[in-house]
Parts: sequence; structure tokens; C-alpha cells
Amino acid sequence: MDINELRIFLAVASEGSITKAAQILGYVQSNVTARVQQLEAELNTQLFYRQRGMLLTPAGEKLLSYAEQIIHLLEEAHKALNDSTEPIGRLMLGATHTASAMYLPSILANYFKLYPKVELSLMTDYSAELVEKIRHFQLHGALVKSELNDESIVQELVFEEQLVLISAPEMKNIEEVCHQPFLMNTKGCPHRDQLETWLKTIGIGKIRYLEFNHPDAIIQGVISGLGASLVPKSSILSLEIKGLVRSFEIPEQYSTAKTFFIRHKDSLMTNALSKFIEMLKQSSQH
DNA sequence: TCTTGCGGTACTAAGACGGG
DNA sequence: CCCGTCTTAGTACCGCAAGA
Repeated sequence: MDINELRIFLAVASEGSITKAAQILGYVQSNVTARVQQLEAELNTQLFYRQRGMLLTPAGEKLLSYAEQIIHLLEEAHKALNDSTEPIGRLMLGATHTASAMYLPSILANYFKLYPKVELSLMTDYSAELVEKIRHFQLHGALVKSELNDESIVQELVFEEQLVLISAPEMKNIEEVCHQPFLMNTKGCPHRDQLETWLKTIGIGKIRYLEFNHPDAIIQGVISGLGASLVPKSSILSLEIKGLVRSFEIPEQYSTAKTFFIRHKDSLMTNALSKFIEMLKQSSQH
């Protein structure tokens, strides 16, 4: 078993296809087939189920986590030997749609200005998906909404925001707003749980949701009178001044939105990453 | 409903190539 | 020269859509 064999194995596992893995790796398909077979013969076990695609067997799943760690360790070793005092190299970050829209534009612009040699990439996704990517070393760090209980992940609270209830400006009072449909994120949104808990305390158990997957779409929906929502106060300040939306405060214990920066505990703290975290912390203090 | 052709998939055999 | 790795060429299987 060599590193290349493991890379091939990982590519097939992640693509679920020998052909696609071969395209990504720059090999012909038959070679990838042969290498996978070789690995299976060497380990004397079947790693994939073949059925119009390649699906990991339990043994394959087991090997997958080892292979990820081995490849990751190798990359870390490489980075450790090459990490210079000046931040350089690739920095792969993730953020929820909200975090990426609210906090990152100015931080990233500033970061890019100071450290132009870092190849920055930002992926936006739901918190759960980002956490998975951190677990599998596919991202160096990510901004997510919920606090995690996971030994393999290091997390730090970086932003705390006040959430407010918003509606179209015509809404007269909070009771009227609460009986509107709520425009919320599609899934895994902690704001949604907070909203539901609070609404229950004021006697509203049945909530109609309109699901959106982007904060801008939610706010535009509220402006056009589709319903209400619970959003970070700072994201609608200017809209409220213009009279496009109306906001209502809700009790403090339900209105705090926390954003955490997470990374894998075994990922190497490169200069590029530590400078980014530094900037994140500076910006969160303002 | 059955047949046929097509596209996508994986597998095999043979030979080229390069490093030790 | 041997061995491991890779490519080329060809085969087989499967699912799907179109047509009889």
C-alpha cells in the first residue's frame, strides 16, 4: 500500500465512480480500476460494492478514515516543513450564508490586502455540512452557528449578535407579526429553534414556515410582505432607517445569535490560518 | 410490451515506459 | 533486465429511451 494508492482510493470513495476519480486524478479509468483491485487484493478484503458506481463496503469505510488521516498527516508534514513566517499557501475556509454575508467581506478584503500570497477560498454552506468538511480535513476553518460537542473540533465564540423580529413596515404590533408565516432558513438553523421556543412561551405553537436558503432572499421576502423573520439586528439597520422593514425586539434569552469559528484539532496551525483567526478576533471585538 | 440501440460503467489483456 | 505503473484496445454489463 502506498500513498498514491490511498489517494486513488480516496478519490474513488469521494466520487463514487472509477471514471470520475480517474478524470480528477489524470489517469485513465482502467488504471484506477487496477489500483483499486490491487489495494483490495493486498488487504485481502473488498473495499467497494460494484453496482453502477462504487459504494464503500464497511471495510472500505474503515479504511477511509485511516486514509484521510494518513494523507492529511502527510500534507501537514509538508506544510510544517514549508511554512514560512509570511502567510502563504492555500487557506480553505467555510461559512454559513449569513456569516459570509455579514462578517467576512471586510475581513477577507483586509486579509487579502495584507497577505496577498495566500490563496483564499471560501465555501458557503449549512453549518452541518461545514462541520462534516472540517471533520474530514476538507476545510481549514469555518464559521458556523451552533455550538458543537465534538472532541475532534476546536471551537471559539467569535461573534454574538442580537436577533430581532422583522416584518413589513405596515405591521402594527408584535402579536400581528407572530401570526404571519415565518421566512427562515431551510434546515439546521438554530435561530429557528430559538424562535419556536419563544413563540411557545407566548402561546403560539403552530408556525407556518416559508423556507429560503439565503439571508438576502429572506429579507427581500419580508420587505415584499411575504411574512416575518428573525434576523441579526445589524443586517437590517439600514433597511429599517429607510422604512423598508420594521423590527421588534424579543426577550434576551431568545434573541442571541452566536457564531463560532471551528477547526479540526489535528489540523496544523499555519501562519495563514493563525493570521486569519487573529483578524477574526479583532473584528469581533469591534 | 418487447426489442433495439446508445451511453455510461467496470473489467481484462497486452504492451510501453522508466527506475533500480 | 526486472518489476511496477501506466496506457491502449477491446469486452461485458446495465439502464434508459425510442420505436415497432
